[in-house]
Amino acid sequence: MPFTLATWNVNSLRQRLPQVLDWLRRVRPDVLAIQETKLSDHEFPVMAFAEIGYQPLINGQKGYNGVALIARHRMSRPVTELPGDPDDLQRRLLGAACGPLYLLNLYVPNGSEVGSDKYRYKLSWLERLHLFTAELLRREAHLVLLGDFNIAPADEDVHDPAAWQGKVLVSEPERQALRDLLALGLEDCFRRFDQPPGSYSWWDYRGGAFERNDGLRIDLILASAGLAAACSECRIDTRPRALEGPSDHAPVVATFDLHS
DNA sequence: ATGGCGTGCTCTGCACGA
Repeated sequence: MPFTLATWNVNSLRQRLPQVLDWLRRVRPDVLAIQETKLSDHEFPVMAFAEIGYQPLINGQKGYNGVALIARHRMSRPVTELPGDPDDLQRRLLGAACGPLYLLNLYVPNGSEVGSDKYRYKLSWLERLHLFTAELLRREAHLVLLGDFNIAPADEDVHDPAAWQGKVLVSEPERQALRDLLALGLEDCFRRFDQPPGSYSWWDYRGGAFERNDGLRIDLILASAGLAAACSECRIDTRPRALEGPSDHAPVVATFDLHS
């Protein structure tokens, strides 16, 4: 029975709600992980999703960050922070069991500039994620990490690798942190399949970057080894990025053919 | 080198994003 997962950084759910609802009605994934809702929990449009058959699990924050899992199935065992997170918690993570899977929806810190305080915060956040992922892999049979990783895994995920070399989202310490995470036993579902060159999930709003396909692939779906083998498709849906008033990210969708 | 675009708050400029 196919199980479809998607991730989308919506860059304000307040601004994007009609587009997100339209997309869910068309694509009907089992779960959509969204990032950058920029909404407090009490502002979240629960009813709008319920009306189209989806139940949200939310971890919100006023103005910045904020993540949610929108699912057609019951979710359980929620997790809203990483062990060791500072007290002034940024709402960047939401885990839950959903059907046969345990999902971890991530909005990895951007990092601002290599060498900045925010960059160091990004690397320390990735270290905490690494430790927590190792723990989850020990107890969950089928684990998926999905979301806005704010790291382009390799040069093929970057429209102009020479211009981006050493910059935030591409720098070696960030890529090494991602490789270390994968080495725990996760696979980048998108790269299990032949993909068109120039496949990206984010394009700057400025300078007609989307029209020129000047983008980065920073939105990822990582599956534990046994589960990745059941992944039958993974693609980036660029259509919403072409709409009027889009998010700067496109949704990424993966389908798993699970037995039993 | 800068700003370019979009969003939300401190709200008519600023911080932040990628």
